[in-house]
Amino acid sequence: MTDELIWYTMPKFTSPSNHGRHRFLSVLESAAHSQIQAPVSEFPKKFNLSSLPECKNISQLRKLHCELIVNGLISELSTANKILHSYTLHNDLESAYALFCDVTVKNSYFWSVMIGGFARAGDFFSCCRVFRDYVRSGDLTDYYTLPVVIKICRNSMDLGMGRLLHCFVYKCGFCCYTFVAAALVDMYAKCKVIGDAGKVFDEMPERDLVSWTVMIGACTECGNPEEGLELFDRMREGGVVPDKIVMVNVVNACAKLGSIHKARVVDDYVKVMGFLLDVILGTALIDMYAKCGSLELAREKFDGMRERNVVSWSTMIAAYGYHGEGREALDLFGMMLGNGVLPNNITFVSLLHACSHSGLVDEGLIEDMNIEKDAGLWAALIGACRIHGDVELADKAAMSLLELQPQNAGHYVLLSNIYAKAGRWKEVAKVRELMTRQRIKKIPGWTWIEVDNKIHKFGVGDHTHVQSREIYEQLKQLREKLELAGYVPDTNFVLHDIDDELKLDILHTHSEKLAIAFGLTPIRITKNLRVCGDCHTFIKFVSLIMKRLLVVRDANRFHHFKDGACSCSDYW
DNA sequence: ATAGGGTTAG
Repeated sequence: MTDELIWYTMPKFTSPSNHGRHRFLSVLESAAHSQIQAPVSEFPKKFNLSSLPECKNISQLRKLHCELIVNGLISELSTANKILHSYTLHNDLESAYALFCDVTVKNSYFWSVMIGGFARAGDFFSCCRVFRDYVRSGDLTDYYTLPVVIKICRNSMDLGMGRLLHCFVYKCGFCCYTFVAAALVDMYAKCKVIGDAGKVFDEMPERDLVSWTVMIGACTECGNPEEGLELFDRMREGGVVPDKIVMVNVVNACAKLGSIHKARVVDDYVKVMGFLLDVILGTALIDMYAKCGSLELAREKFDGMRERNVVSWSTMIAAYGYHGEGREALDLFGMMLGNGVLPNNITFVSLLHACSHSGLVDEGLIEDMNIEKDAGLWAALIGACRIHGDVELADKAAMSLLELQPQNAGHYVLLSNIYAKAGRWKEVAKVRELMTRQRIKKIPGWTWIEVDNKIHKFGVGDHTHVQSREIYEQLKQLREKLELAGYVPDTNFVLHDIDDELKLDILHTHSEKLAIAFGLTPIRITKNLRVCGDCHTFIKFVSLIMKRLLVVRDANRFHHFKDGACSCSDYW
């Protein structure tokens, strides 16, 4: 294990340079000569060590540090511990590390503080290196540092290092600790390895609020928000009381799921439980309502928020954008600037999207924008090009985008769609070739439909639904009608390199079409008594106005409603 | 004394 860590972390270490260390020591020395007036004999009683972490400035700390050195007390651990901790809290890692190196006999707290300091500063490699030294030193007896190092693997999405740590943790028997296991679950989830996240979670001997929270987040993160919501119910059944952080995760699950019914339930729950609606929870709720299709409720939440930040504004602007309300998005953007809130990259991407989705191209903006042109921005621009059929600009933007993110299948699909729309079949073929050559995997497509508060999920060519036969029959009839009305299937949207017959098969059973066919299958209800005369009339009108088939089973018989008439011919 | 979970786009 130690050797593996060395191999892994060795080439990329970042640590205070020798030069920096020298400079640091000379600063200390000059401080020692000029600033310390206290007689040596009075040291260390004069220092109020307990107040050290609140030390206002670094120079004060350095002075203390210096006195330790001058008085030969650097190995006095309880003092060194406190100074080290203060250094890390003040984000002075260079001084911290210099002190750390000077202390030859370290205890586990000392190691933890140093590792935690590098972690908080986001210095992945230094953190790993010190951890490696910790493992080698044989001082590692408790598990306090493990969640920290696992967490930085999560933050840098370093699955390889994460697995290595999991292996280490497993061998040392630290897996059963809630803190360690929760960090592992979260790491696997952020790296999109839901199987392993679930495995670690299932094997936990005890689960607290945080473990549940990360697992719920993991489900959403990995595309299974429904399971996340089920976990939330299980958590409460187990007597764990939710807090607002777990609620943010639940709200996110609803947003991903797109179920307005579930959205309302969760919103009510948040109200009933009296959770304080802070910026993050409030913003999550805006996002949830917008993604569940209700701009009105999203705006209501937005208006009701006590405090808003860039993210809240961007969320609402984006919502207007993807609901096609470009004008509203622009107005809100103006209001945001008026409120003195500075936009970020994401705000601009959302705004660009909003404009391109509502034909407000003149107002959307890119060369003049004084912001970093990242992948999100290029992707938004290409999206705009698709809508306006600007192949030349799309070409240019695609070059930049594919350079930044060559593995993102969505970009290729988008580009191919633009070429297809412009009738440039050669370019379509080229994109397809590029995808094959670079082994780009398309993300599997799914469509969800909510009927009577229940969510049904479809994949391409899906036969798993209980009403599958009926759905395919419905789809066939529907297609026939559409083709009579002028619909012509366009196989250019199938990017697989296969013959046209197969392309048609795939195209015809895309998950969107299956979900819609399911949504159009007859409405079936069952009544325990005879259907009432007024309801009978009511349903006849529904079948006429809504052009739907309705099947009613009452105590006596079946009624099939179609085009305003019932199969019972009003005899029942 | 030191440890794990939260918001926006693509």
